[in-house]
Amino acid sequence: MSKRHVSLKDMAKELGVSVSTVSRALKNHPDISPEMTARIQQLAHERKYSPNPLAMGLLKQQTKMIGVIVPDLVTHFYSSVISGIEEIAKRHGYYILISSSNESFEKEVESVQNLMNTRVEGLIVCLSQETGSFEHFEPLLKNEIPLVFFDRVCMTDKVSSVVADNAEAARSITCHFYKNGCRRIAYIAGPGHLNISKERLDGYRQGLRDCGLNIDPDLLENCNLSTDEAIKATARLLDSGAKPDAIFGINDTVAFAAMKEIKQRGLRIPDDIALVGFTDEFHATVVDPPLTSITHPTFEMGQEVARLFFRQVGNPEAPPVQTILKTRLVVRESSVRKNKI
Amino acid sequence: MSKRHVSLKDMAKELGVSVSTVSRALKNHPDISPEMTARIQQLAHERKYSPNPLAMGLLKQQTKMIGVIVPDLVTHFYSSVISGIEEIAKRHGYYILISSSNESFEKEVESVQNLMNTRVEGLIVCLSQETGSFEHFEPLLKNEIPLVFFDRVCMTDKVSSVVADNAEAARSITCHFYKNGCRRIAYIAGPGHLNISKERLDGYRQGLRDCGLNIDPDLLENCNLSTDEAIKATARLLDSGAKPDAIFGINDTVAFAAMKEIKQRGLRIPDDIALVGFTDEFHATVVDPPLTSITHPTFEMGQEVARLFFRQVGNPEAPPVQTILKTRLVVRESSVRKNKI
DNA sequence: AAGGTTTCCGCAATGCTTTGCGGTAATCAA
DNA sequence: TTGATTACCGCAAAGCATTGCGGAAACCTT
Repeated sequence: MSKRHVSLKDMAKELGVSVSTVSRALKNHPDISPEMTARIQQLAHERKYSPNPLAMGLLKQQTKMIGVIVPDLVTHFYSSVISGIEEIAKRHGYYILISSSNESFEKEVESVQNLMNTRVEGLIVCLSQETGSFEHFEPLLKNEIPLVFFDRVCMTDKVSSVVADNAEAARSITCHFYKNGCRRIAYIAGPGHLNISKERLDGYRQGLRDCGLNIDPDLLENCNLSTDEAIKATARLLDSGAKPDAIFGINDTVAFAAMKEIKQRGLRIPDDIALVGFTDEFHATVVDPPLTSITHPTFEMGQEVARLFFRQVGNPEAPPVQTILKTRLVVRESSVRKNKI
Repeated sequence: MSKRHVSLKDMAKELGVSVSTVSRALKNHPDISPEMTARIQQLAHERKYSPNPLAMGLLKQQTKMIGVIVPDLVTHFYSSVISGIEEIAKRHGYYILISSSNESFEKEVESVQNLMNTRVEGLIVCLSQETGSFEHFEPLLKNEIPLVFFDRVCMTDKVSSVVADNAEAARSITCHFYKNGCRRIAYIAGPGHLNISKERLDGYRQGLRDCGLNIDPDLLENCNLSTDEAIKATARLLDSGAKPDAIFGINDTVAFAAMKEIKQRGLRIPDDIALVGFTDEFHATVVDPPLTSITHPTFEMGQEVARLFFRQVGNPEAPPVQTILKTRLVVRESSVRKNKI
């Protein structure tokens, strides 16, 4: 195993000077003669010297690494957010260590621990679907280690976060349904302890009130966010006597699942059941019919959460803030009826 | 900024013993008395001691980090492969540092350099679309730094890699078209220097020969792999006098784009133009009509490339190998004609 | 009681970089 | 010629963990 990188020591020996001289020359320290500086820089360039980050990390007590925990990697939403984080991180000379919780609370806790042991400087987290308690973040708070959340958040009084305007978006969806003649608007929600689920539920209800519709518990279904569960939830909704004429899925995965089940039963979209999703996955445009959905500025969400992270790095005592990102309802065919009532 | 982690020194001071004693006690070294060992382990447990990876890295000259370079993060194919890599890496106690080239050669070169400077132990790479020269990998080869490629590969005589059975898959697609009555089978290829493009082209031609069709250059189009370019390529194909009755897109992105353009012109799929893609993105099932495509075992590809990586870590002199992963043609509506000729 | 064994534990170097402080040589002024 | 600057450069410590080797104390043996 040959030596992969030159060290200051290597170059010092080669030039017959001390390590400190080499170090100083590389930063143009005035104590070093111009000739010596030139020689050293020349050699460093030839040898492609680059300081060992391990040594620097040890010395400066900073690793220039951010831990990122997401429920999964393959969902477009998360990978897109990660892209945004990466972009800002790179700009700051930071790298990110990604860990996926696979929507499991246990794995999330484990990831927090592992990443901290790896000496990342802080964490950017999107909670797993199962996460209902938050003690695993306490050590970070106590030690003022930078921590920020996005999308699925918690402890917003203590931790900065970035979220979408979930309530307003959900409200606008409900009203959109109403304008298209729907009167029995159902909502397939996610796990109750998730802020996104609660906020969208609130918005859904507010929308019903705004439109003068009353809130019918029969039109509310729950599921975890898997396709299978979402199909079952849709089936329950269609089998019950609730007779929905519109379904709002908490996210596009749920909406796609609902679409499958609705088609399965020979019902037409949007004429029998209008359908709207949330998050605007790319394939919303290619399904049949194209899915009306809420567009999330995912990349920007990543950028923003990274910015909040670095704000925290710069000032660990900074009070927590919450950025709420505006979303947009993108109307496609799945929710637009030709014959409005 | 409070101290985030206990060091051996901290604990040594607290117990009034030397650092080496603490270190040894933690590994149950026989030189340390059982009582002392117990006390030290107890304290370490309370304080949640975990060795500083920076120090270990310096000492052992290994960082337990793998650099991963992909064309982008948001495509399902790549994030899925990354999931597979992550799984195996975690099992080995390694972390991965992800860098996306954004399909840019320049960024790829930069990523290689940056990651190496970060002292990752090696690289797992999928070439960018633009990458046609490979000098940026030479230093790795020279220093026997572990390097493996997946999907878009190069220098297969020197570097281990994992690829799909591109030629065979493309051949089977062509034959599938033929069996469904298509006789004017077009192929929209990608950049010519990419192995996947070449191999699939070879397979396509072989398929034509196998079916007794002749090779018509008018039925071959090129594009970079963007949606826009793919739409233009499709348009050229349809505008030219080539009169294709089937289109094979080099990947699903291209196939989706083609679908858009075909529908745009009021042509029917599959009856006017049959369509097949490659890679089986999730949304192949939700488009209209559902897209026949080649299923890539993406997660397995990630696992396998990681395995090859660790093989290289264990034995830097190991001769290069190439794993060819079997794919499967998943037939859906976009290619099945009711009235076969 | 003196020499020999065990049993336990600490020193110091290694891996790499930075930086305060001390030191040497050369140059200049008186 | 001597004392004083200046200009350059090296020592060593700190950040953390590991480990070969040397050392001290306690026990036993004769």
